[in-house]
Amino acid sequence: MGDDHSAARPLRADARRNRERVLQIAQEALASDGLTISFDEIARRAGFGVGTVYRHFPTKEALVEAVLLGRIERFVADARALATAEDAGRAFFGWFTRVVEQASANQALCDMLESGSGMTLRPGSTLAGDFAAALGRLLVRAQRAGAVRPDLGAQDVQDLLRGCLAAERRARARGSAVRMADVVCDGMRAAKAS
Amino acid sequence: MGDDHSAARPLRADARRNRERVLQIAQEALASDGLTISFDEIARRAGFGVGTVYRHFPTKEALVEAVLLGRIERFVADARALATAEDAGRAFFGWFTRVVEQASANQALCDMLESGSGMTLRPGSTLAGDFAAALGRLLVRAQRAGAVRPDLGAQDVQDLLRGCLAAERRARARGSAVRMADVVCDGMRAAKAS
DNA sequence: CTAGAATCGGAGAAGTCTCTCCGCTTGTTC
DNA sequence: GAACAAGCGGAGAGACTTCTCCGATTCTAG
Repeated sequence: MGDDHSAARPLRADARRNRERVLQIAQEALASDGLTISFDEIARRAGFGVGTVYRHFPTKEALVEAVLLGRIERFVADARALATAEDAGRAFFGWFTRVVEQASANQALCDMLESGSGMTLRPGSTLAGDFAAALGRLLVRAQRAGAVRPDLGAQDVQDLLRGCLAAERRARARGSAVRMADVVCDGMRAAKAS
Repeated sequence: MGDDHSAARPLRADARRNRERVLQIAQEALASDGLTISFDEIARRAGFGVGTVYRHFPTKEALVEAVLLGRIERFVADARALATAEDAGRAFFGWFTRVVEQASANQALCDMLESGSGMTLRPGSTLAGDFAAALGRLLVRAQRAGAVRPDLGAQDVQDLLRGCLAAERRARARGSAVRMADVVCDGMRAAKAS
């Protein structure tokens, strides 16, 4: 997807090494500084000229995608694995909490899931859809099991997720996202007089 | 505060009119487009040159402050009025919901309370502190009354508030902030096995 | 009606940012 | 180890920002 070199022309050895290094540094830079970090700054930290980095990743978006796609894929896989768990409520809440927990350690991931910084997964990407679908399945099962308020939609849950992550972006106290997830999970539980 | 013309030199009539108009247009522009709208764009919409707008408001921040301060003040006043309400829980949840409701109609207010766009109330401003203090008082009373989980701090509640507003920024479905507030309030309520 | 001061307008300075271009360097191949 | 394609570097183009400057305009006082 982000890779436009077919198997035909294998990268030159040094180029391959450099690409790896850029990816590595970009991952660290994005995790700590979020999506607003500039392309030039990433190149500088990696010790390359901007031109070099652009050679490997045609746009900033492509670089970000290369770095973050894997992480999001893992969330989707996690959700799929839980799709047949016995305790649907436990599966749903556990997944939700885990996503918040892991995403909150990565600024750029927060930014992207939270979508506040103007940069998003390309709508064309199936991944955004996969994520929503996986979440939806988990949610519906949990609702059928009576563990989650029935008036919540998948979109609502995504918004709630975003909300938890938004707290972390402010970077105030590390871990505030996780505490928020606890409150939010409680709120999503079924029953209790309003 | 944002007003540097003392009573000594009253504004010329046309200037006063223009200032009013800028404020009016800026209010509309900020409400619909959020904090990221450019200063030039606001001037353009108001039908003035940028220089003119800068004459009235020395920085973009000053303009934003002039527009939004009043709104936030109202929240603080609302909270103060509720400080002695009989039902502390009802007061707290009502206030929380009302803030989300009203703020969610104004993009710039969401941005500012949510603090995601890099622009904040100047730390020097007493208003940020007033807001936090008023919220804190409401919270503590509600907790004493046993209506709110005791493990929540004022900062947590602010984060939760921010989270609700963050959903609205995405502008997906109008009103998602309010629905989130409902879930979140439920989560903040005391008791219920975890 | 006519100074004279207050106000206006908008080009442009200075700072971001993303991304392009092309001469120079380096790896690979025979 | 020479030839040549592949890769590198970074100046700078172009598109934004926020904010400044000062000549042209408009209001108001006498």
